[in-house]
Amino acid sequence: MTTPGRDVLRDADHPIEAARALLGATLTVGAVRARIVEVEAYGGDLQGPWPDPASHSFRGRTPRNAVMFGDAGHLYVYRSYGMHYCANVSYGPDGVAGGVLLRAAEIIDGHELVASRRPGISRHSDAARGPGNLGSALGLTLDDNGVDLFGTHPDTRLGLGEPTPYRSGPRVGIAVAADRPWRLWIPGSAAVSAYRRSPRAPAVTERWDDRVRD
DNA sequence: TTCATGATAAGG
DNA sequence: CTTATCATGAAC
Repeated sequence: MTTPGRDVLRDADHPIEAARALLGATLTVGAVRARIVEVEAYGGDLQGPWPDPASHSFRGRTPRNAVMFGDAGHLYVYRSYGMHYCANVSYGPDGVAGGVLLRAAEIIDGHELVASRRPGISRHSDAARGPGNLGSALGLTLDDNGVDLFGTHPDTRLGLGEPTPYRSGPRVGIAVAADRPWRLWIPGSAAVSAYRRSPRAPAVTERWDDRVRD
């Protein structure tokens, strides 16, 4: 099936383009709706157009990463460090691996439910700040892996909006390809997580330009 | 800086 | 089967 929103992700010429489309988009999961304010683009394997050693799909298709190889606009949910659920949106055509990690969001609707899932949060902006927290706030589990965000699923949907100005910088927590500035965020949002370089990553080798873009 | 905690994938 | 490796978060 082809929907306007899905086409933007499917036809992306570069991971950054897919990431841009997701920035500022709204993700609805059940009673909770959130505005995505921070994402990270991940590429695919050596066969594809965007080889990315930091991507789960870099070593080829496996049961876990299969959704990344599928059509655009599907949720790829994985368990991180045995205790968090992190969510990606697949991009690129069917057969080509690509995914954008959703790193942070502002809660728009469903504050009460989010509060029950994230006890002890004092600031609203902390509820979905960081990819593990985002998964927790939205109540994501492995059951959500593969869900079509533009399909008939009544509860889990993605709403793409107009492109917003953004800033970019290196990705968080990865040991390889650590300096690709494929992390994008909306400047000024309190929900954007802090940058933390992996201790396993080599010393900085590149300089990136972090001016605001549009 | 440390560790909690378990799925995953690669290797024997 | 065994084991190294995490796209993390929170506490210390």
